[in-house]
Amino acid sequence: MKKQKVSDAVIHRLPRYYRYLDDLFNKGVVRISSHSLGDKMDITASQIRQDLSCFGEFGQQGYGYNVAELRAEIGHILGIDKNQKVIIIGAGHLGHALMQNFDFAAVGFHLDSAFDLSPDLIGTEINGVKVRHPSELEGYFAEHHPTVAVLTVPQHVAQSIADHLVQLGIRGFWNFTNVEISVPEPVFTENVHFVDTLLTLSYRISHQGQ
Amino acid sequence: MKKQKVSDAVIHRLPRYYRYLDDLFNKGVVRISSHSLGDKMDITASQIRQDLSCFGEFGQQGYGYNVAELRAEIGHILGIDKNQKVIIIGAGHLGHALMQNFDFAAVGFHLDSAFDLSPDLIGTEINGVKVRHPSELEGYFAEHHPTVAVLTVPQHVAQSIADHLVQLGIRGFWNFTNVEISVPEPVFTENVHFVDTLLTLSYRISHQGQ
DNA sequence: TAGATTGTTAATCGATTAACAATC
DNA sequence: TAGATTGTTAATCGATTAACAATC
Repeated sequence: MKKQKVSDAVIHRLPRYYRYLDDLFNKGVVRISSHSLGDKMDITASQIRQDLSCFGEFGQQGYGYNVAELRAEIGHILGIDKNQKVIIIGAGHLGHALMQNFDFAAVGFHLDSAFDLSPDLIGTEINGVKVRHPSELEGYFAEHHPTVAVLTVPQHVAQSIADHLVQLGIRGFWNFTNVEISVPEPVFTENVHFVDTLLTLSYRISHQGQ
Repeated sequence: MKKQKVSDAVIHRLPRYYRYLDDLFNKGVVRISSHSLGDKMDITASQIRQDLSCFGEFGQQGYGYNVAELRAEIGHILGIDKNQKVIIIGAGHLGHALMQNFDFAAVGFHLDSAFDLSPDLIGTEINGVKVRHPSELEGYFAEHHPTVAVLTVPQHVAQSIADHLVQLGIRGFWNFTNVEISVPEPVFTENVHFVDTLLTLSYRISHQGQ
């Protein structure tokens, strides 16, 4: 096992490995070689072995990888078994949709509270998740210590809310607003920029065959 | 202007350039140099100039770039002025949220119809967008020729619906399901894999300081 | 004119792929 | 045992950065 900084390229491939291994696992597949996994994922076997070697030795010569084992290992690397606590900031349409559809538990996150200013929502439960007024944030942090905040607020308030959450001790933002928020050093941000992906698609369609 | 294949890395940066230039434009900034734009975006001036050189010469020595002009050029490269037609397949929570919140017009897309199986939704309008039964798809394509389909359906039906839309002549998928759909050659897919970004965040938090 | 900044070529750096000895 | 497949080292390829002549 090589011990050096894991590149962003590798990190961004990990969830995809997990997704494919989880699928194989659910289908009851027991073992897989780097070549056949590569064929499925449309990447080289070399890349898979090189990527995995950043984290350890999970295979066996002449056999390949045990699907259940490798799935668990990558899940562990991704922190799926850490049972992090997550809160949703902004229970509008998008926040609402995530509460209704997104399976936080499947990726090891526990969601039990959302925060919103709307009097109509405060005190209600959406799919088992209680909606609270932001003034309760401080008390909530003191008691539950959430590590990740889902930012589904209007973009003009994104930065100031982020600042507040950083102060309360949040460690990561899952940012759905269309602006990039700036956070101090030990805090991470992962952006879901809808516009960017749609524009990439627009580019590809517009330049078809070029 | 170099004439060669534009790399994926460059393509994926274009929407971000557009976002920053649009912001500067709205703030009334008239000109910007590659260095100051690079400072804002946290990338090198070299990279900006190298990236832009794939598409033409948009700057002026000693001056920099005219913000309005460069914004328009990149918008054009991205196909923002093509006024593509988009349809939403699946008007559940997420499809609903997109109809209510997402400004398709701002990126040059025209949305006027969604398709869903639910009898409660068919015939209604959501934020000015009419919901139709999938049986109307064929007629709708014949009349309007939409180029992009937003896939916000349950994942187990994603592939079969995609196949159907490909057959009708769709050219791109904005895929929000958690599965990768396979499409024939001239059709493009851009995935918004929520799970992947959340897992990346989970990884970073779990490996903090390593 | 002098200073600033471009577009492009060359140098560097990093990521992907190929090759292969080790071994199940 | 023979065949298969790993983990890792070396080779290649591509992307980023640096440098600089051209010129506004």
